Amino acid sequence: MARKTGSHSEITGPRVREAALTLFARHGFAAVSMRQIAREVGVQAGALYLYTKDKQSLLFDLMRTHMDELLAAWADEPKGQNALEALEAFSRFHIRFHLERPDAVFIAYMELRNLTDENFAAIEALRRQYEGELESILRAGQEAGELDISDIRLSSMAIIAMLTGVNTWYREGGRLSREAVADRYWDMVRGAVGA
Amino acid sequence: MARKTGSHSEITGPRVREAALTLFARHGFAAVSMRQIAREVGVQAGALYLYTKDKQSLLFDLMRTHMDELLAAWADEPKGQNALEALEAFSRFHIRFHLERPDAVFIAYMELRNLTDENFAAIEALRRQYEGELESILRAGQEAGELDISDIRLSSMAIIAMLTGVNTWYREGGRLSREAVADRYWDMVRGAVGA
DNA sequence: TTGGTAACTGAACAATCGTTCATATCCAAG
DNA sequence: CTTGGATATGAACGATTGTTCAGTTACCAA
Repeated sequence: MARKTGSHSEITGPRVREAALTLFARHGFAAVSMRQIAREVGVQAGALYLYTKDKQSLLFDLMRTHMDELLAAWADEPKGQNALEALEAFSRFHIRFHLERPDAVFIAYMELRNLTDENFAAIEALRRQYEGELESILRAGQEAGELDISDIRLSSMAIIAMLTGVNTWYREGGRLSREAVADRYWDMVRGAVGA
Repeated sequence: MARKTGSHSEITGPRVREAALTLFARHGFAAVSMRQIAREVGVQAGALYLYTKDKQSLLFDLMRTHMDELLAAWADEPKGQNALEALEAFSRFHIRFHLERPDAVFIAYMELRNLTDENFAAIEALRRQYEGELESILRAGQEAGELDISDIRLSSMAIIAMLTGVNTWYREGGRLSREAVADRYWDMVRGAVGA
């Protein structure tokens, strides 16, 4: 047996990435076999290689796509009139974007060590670029006297860690809505930068 | 051939755990084989089973030991005279303790999904206990009017995520000493709780 | 109706996995 | 000097791993 009905290439490709995303997030890259992914898609393991060069490329594609989308989405986001408004925009954007794709976020943070050196460098560069966006806001706010920050790099890392941490405990349908969570985190971020 | 010289049990046991700790942190639990651990220790794979029931128990032991040490160390820590001082003590303690054992921290956060359900529940309970320590401080501070917090659980998670984040970027011999880092993070924590 | 090709199967490859076990060696105690 | 337990080897187990590939099918265009 082979192809059952119709042209499947444009359907199977995305389904492979979806299955890999879910399974990698749930069990970890190293613990998931190509056969498990294939079973999830409803296909034999060999067919996966029509859509990815190898397992490593599958992981890298997921991570690079995630980072590209992150940077593109932030670029499209309205930044407000000053540094404080930009920081609020960043905080709310970060929480919203990350809560919308918990699996991709999980993978992007947990599977860095399973990338080859070359692929790791590429993802790391994108991450630094995103961190740079926040650093720019903090620097502008400091120069304008809007914020009180003793170390920009350090504050940037602290804020990102705090905001990303939402993903570890937030559950849909829980006690607080996403907006309520974002409100409270923005309060804390503002306090942390002395504004 | 078997044992070369002397009694090794009290030496090999810890060495197995050390090797597992390092390798699990570097490559991930699922990506490390028992043979790799054995090679690091300088022993054949079969000998590992004199010191651990199986691979899963090895992981669980590392994580439970880490959590036990964390809780014991915090219990021994001076807490100050009021909630604000206790929060400062907690912040500085958390950074110090975590920076001293980056491998164990990494494993405790990354390998939860590789635990059996039973083992996961045990580790999770210890983690909740630690989070409860911080929540108690925040609640006391709120009741005493020392702190301005809108949601204790949420603030607790935010603070812990922020503090633990230090481990992702701090490098020994870098721009800032541990004390300088702790000073700045304490400033941010204090701002985040409105004090 | 035919031919070509995209999509897929199913078997096969060598390598590696966690774990067990019979065997060997060493040390301390009787 | 003998014995027994602790410590380790090294081979073996079946299962599974990522990946390749020759063959098979289903569809579309001519």
